Amino acid sequence: MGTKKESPEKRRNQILDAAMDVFARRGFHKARMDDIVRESGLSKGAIYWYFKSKDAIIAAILDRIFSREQKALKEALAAEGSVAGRLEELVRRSARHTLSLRFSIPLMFEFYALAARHEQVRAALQRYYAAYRADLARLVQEGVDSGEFAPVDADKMALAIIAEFEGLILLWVVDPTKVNLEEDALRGLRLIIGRAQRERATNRTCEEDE
Amino acid sequence: MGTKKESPEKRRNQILDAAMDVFARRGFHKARMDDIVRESGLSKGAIYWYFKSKDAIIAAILDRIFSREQKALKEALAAEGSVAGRLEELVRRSARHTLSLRFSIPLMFEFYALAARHEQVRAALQRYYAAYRADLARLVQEGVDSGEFAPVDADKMALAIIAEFEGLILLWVVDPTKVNLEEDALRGLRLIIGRAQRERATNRTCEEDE
Amino acid sequence: MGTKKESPEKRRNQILDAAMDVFARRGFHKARMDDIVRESGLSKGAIYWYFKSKDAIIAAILDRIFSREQKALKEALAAEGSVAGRLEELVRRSARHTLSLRFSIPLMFEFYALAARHEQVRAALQRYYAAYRADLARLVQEGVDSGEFAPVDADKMALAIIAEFEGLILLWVVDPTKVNLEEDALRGLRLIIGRAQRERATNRTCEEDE
Amino acid sequence: MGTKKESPEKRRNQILDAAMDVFARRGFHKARMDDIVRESGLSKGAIYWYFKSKDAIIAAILDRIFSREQKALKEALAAEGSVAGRLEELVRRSARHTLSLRFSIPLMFEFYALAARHEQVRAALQRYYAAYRADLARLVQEGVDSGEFAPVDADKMALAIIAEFEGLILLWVVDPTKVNLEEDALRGLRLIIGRAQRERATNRTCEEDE
DNA sequence: CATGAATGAGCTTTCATTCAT
DNA sequence: TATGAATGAAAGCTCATTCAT
Repeated sequence: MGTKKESPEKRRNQILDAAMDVFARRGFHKARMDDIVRESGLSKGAIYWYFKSKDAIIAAILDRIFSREQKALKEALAAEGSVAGRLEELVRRSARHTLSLRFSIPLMFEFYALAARHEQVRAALQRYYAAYRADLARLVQEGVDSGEFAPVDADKMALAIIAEFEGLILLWVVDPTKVNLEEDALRGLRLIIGRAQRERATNRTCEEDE
Repeated sequence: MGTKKESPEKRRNQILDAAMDVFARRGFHKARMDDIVRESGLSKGAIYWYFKSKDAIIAAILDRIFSREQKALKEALAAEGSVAGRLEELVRRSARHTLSLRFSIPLMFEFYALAARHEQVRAALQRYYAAYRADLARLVQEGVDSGEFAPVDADKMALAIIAEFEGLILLWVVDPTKVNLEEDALRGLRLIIGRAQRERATNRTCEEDE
Repeated sequence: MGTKKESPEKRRNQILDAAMDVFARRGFHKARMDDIVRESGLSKGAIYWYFKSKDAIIAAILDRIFSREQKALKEALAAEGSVAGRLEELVRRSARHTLSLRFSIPLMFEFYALAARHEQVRAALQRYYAAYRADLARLVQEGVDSGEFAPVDADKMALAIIAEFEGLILLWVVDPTKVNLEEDALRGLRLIIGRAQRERATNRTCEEDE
Repeated sequence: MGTKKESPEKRRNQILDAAMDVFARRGFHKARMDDIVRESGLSKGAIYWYFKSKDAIIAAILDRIFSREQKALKEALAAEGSVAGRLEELVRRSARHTLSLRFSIPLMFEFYALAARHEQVRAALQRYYAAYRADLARLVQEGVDSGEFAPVDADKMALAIIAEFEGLILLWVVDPTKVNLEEDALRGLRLIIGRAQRERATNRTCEEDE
């Protein structure tokens, strides 16, 4: 009705776009397949042609969110400059990225809740955070090796950095007026890595401005 | 069916205990009232005598979790000793408390997800975190005033501490094998307040003013 | 709670008064026993002490309505004067009585609907209308015997008179703005008995005033 | 279950037929959707595909009854002959029509009872009777204009005729053994219009003006 | 007599999924 | 490929009735 003969990939994306919208608006459970049907402009049968169930759509969205997230992470880590600088850049980008996704963030919390009961979701989240933590640890280790950082446990430092950021997102979701995601995340990062930074970095560390 | 005429308070708790169990096991939406009926050992009618809807039960659980949490917080803050010591004690207690609640933590994430769409849940979470942050900020300020801490922005420091802890809980929920809640939370706290503590790093403190 | 130790009869009436109110407001089926409990100011148990079920209350109300109705009928028929005059008086009284019951009239229609499926209700209605018709037929026959009326079939005439009145009540329930119960009922009566009235009655028959 | 893909109109009728049966047998409130499901031979979902609620089905039945009734009325009024003859024909047809609907008549009383509390039902009934009365009044007026009737108030005469007929239906529903619908309705009609008819009683006509 | 907490069968409605076309 | 009518298992909630106190 309206749309005809599109590439399968386009159709899948059309459906996932609609689904993210609907899920963000109503939550996984309250969202009805009919909502997705309406929002997508396709038919019930078409949806079921491309995804075998509602759960399959949820899984596909999880994949989509994480692959986008990971791409952003890789880009930030691949940049030039000091380790501290690259961490700050990562935090800045992530904060902005999160802000731009504003409406699908609640979905993430649905996933965390789901993780407790849903093997596949849990596995996907575990893979994602393990990779994230490993990437960050590698970067911190680089700083230690180069002498930019004191000899800290890179993995533990990475964990602290990720936790701080994720925790801020949580608090921001609860009350966006009380958290300035980019600014507070940057400050959190500096608090965490501050003591590990060697003297020679003092001149570039203690400002709060962009 | 077994139980008759109990004190209203006992009955409410009987129901909420059952509900928390069921919700933790199946999630808010997949949990059926019949599950709660079965788990509580009461009848359908009895449940609805004490709570006018499933939502009302959810709200009551939110209250219950938070009032317990807040009680724990107040206790920890009221202790003796240095501010840093009290913060560490708070983190230790909270970590253990969280571990003991292991099975109801996923509920919290249901609440965060719910917050986006549910006015009352959002308001309750906002009140809780605002109080938590204010309490912590007061403690930090105490440290600043006593000279134990450098003159940092107590509110921002409180935010960073809470975010770190909540973030660790999130990562622990996703993969309990990768996070040692008590140990990692303690390390996170020390990283965050480390630079502000006077006895070690007085000469290089960065101000945290607006 | 409030009321204590009353005579059984008073209690029963207290309950029936409350029940008629509630039934008129919500209909038999939508009316809940709890509504009657609240309206009566008694307790659940008290209601069930005096009436063994909701149906028993309905039956009692049916009885009550009909015995009141029958009393009114007897009174009107026992009056003095010409038959036509007594019929007019009956119609006048009945119209006013109906108007005064305004809010319980819909109940009557619940009863008519119920009659089709409910043996006891049907029997009660049949008894009532049979008696009504017989009483009226006796009166008409009196008119025939006295020569006030031409020799009509008194029973058929009674049927026509009752039908006209009941039909007007129906139309008045549907739209009270379109029917003036007293006036239209009087006119209906006169139309029906008009042709049967003998010459000597012409001087008192054709006016429309009270 | 059995039937697949039928025209929407057929399906709606299939459902309404089943619903009328069930409602007549059990009354609006005692009738369960499952009864309609069973009676219709369709599935629960199919019923709700065509009607969004039980109330919607009730409303549709009201419409159906009235549109059939109105059609019958128009036909009778459109016939040839004297006004009295056409009125008699109308009564005869209506009586037979009512008899043929024997089992759905109780439904009508449910509607009258419902009218008191249900705005839409009330409005539908009001429209129906207003139209009925207007049509009948037009016919009577025709008789007055042609000189067949004395100059009576056509609207009042119409009201009396309708009331007589509806009242007889009521009494017939209560006790079918005591009312011969066709015969008694015809007699009722003649009683009411008798005095107004010119050929017999021209010399003693009473005016019916306001 | 009176109370009101407790019972549980039963109700309407929803919605993921299927499948004839 | 695509459609949307049709399916039917739940689900949340109601409420007449009971009965220990």
